[in-house]
Amino acid sequence: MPSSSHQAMLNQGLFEEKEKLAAVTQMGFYTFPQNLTSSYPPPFAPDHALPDLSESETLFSQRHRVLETASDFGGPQLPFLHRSTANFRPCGNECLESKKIGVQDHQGVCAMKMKRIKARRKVREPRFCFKTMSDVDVLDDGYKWRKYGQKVVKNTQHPRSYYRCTQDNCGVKKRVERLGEDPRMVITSYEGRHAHSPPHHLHDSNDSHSHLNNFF
DNA sequence: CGACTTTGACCGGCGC
DNA sequence: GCGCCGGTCAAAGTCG
Repeated sequence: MPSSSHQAMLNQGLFEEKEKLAAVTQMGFYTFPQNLTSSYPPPFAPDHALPDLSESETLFSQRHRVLETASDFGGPQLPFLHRSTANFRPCGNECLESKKIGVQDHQGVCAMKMKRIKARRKVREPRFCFKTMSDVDVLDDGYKWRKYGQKVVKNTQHPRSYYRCTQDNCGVKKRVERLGEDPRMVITSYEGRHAHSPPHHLHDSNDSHSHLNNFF
């Protein structure tokens, strides 16, 4: 949990984010790579144009300046990501010393751990990535998230954070990480589809939405 | 005291 | 088969 000073910083970041968004919408400035626009609907397109998008992604794109998008179900991908069979993986040039995990003593834990294996084995949900410019890591998309992990992945300078929707029976996850080449850029990846409505909305979200609707 | 974050440990998948 | 790596778990810590 952030301290009061940290919270103030976060609030400041949110404020700046809103300011940026306002500037973006008022100026009509928006960047979207041609290689993506040519083959994929813009991020503010109607929901039906994005067949597997959850509502959070739509809300997210309504509220934040989405610079690039990528999907894991046939759409284009971010230039700095390539697809493996299960996951997006970063492929930057930087080398980051990865933590070496020593040989662990598995005696006495195997039986217990085996129970987890089945639960962990799962079918991959469709994914969708947003690239935004923001001072804050976790951008408000209308849903409430609980952090369940953080990892420094290889070839990245910033840790990747893992979040899960706090709603019961909602298995939607998202990953947040900053771009090594440009720390101002935040990569947010959603996995799955919400089985519920957003618990809350920002009071100014309608304003932002209307701005964007006017723009598009 | 409940909700949430942090962080080390552990696992499966993949490449070699 | 082995080692690396990303993803997840869960205990401990923190906060309101």
